[in-house]
Amino acid sequence: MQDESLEDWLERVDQDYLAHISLDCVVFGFHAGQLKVLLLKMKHEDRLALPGGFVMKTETLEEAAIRTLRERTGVENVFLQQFCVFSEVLRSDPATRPDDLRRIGISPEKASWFAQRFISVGFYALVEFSCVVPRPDWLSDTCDWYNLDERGPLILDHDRILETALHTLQSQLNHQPVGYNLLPRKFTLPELQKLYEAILGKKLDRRNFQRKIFSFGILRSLDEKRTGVAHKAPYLYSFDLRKYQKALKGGLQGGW
Amino acid sequence: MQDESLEDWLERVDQDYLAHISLDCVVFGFHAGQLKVLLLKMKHEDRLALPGGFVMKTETLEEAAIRTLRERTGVENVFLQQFCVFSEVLRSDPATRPDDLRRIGISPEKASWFAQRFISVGFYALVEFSCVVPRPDWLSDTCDWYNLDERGPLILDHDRILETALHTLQSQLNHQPVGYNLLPRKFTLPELQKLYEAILGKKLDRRNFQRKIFSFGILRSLDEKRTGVAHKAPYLYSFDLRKYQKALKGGLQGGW
DNA sequence: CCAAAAGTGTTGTTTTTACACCCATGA
DNA sequence: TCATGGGTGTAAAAACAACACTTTTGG
Repeated sequence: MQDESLEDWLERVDQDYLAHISLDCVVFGFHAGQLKVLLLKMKHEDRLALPGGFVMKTETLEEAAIRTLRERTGVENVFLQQFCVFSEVLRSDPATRPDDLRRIGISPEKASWFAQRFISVGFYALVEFSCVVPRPDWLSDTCDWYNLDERGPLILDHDRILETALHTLQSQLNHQPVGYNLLPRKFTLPELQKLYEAILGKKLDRRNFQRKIFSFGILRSLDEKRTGVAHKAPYLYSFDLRKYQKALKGGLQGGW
Repeated sequence: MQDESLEDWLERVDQDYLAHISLDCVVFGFHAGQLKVLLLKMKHEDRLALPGGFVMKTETLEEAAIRTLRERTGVENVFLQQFCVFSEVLRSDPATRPDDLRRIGISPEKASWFAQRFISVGFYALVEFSCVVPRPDWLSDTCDWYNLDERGPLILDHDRILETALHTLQSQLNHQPVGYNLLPRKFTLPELQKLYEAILGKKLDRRNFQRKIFSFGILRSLDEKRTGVAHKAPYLYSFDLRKYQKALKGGLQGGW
């Protein structure tokens, strides 16, 4: 570029520089003490995939990610955060994808569109498990929740994207409204603690956890107990969203 | 997309979905107690710009960013970190850019290439100030260091990109080898402290700072003093890179 | 009645903060 | 010699880590 004129450079820019953009979403949920992730199984493909899509000219990446999740998984109203761009030159799997598409009746030249180079922006999404009715789109066989540690292998570099999302989630636990978005409106402290333990991958001391959470002043105590469960009935809480967001501005203090 | 066949979708994907990728680099340096940023002044444009470029088909974004910095600013061997993707639909300034290009002799149709929609990946770079000999490329008039708080207005959304980079740098101070990449090999503790203060935008207590930095065990004491300065000669240190990197894995502990 | 989970406080240890004096150097 | 910045320690306060018994409930 140094010794070349701008005109010359513009001649070849479209051919040398073009890359397409895609996005992939790691949708986290929490149920029964387990951190879950929403994965698609594509027709004629054994491995699972993250829900992903493309950006239209008229929308931002964030808007595209929201639209993608609505269209491909039936999920609405998600908390979304971009976390990394994946731009390895050989991300795609030209050996498999066009074949699969041809099998479901796409012409070879159309199928080859998918084998182009895509640079993908990774998003993680936090959704309340019980609000989701997974609904696969026409490209996918199934759309289901998987335990993080019981998923099968994923296509392309989706394993890496998922791992990166999890690390990001761990590191942002004190800076994003993680509890608010993953738990139902009313929840118990042991549930909140199990969520933290699931994300961090380690056990926490019950009393220290409660003291610390209370010290943030982000919980509203509800004078209700969870009924119908075995053993002693735990109290219910909900987040005080105003205070939660104010507390997050400076980051919740201290380590886990 | 829900009610459309894959074939139909592929028909219109290139026209509705295409977006180009660019990248912009916020190059930080540190000199005379000030955090600096490297900015370009373009021909026929009063405002300043971040050095930016495009990705070739054969390289990752990180490789493209390294190449861009070498070509446009003469900077080699930088520490780079992607931090955010900027995908506002109206990032570009179609009113100004094509005009400017026409003024420097580019034909209108070529000039319009720059007015397309670009989604830009932001990188921040950390370089040792004294290693940089800014060298503007053929698109730029000047390439110089500016104090963070004394820069003029920037083109496009580059002000926002710069702000975001600074916030990211602040939040990653305990997780990236910031001191190692911004300071010369040998440095004094007061210099390191001024770097932290410049990044965080606040004063730190001298004794507490030293105790904490020492507690990380990442410094190697050099049995040398800085000579030729007024006042008492401070000791020189350098980073023990092995220990620094090991300490960064878990994040340096504690707040500033 | 018993097994299993939930509620609750205290203590010792570590970390953080705040703060003041002497020393070396170049001007 | 003096003005300026660099080196150094201590004490009080806050945060953290470790730990055990009692209560409630469904089975």
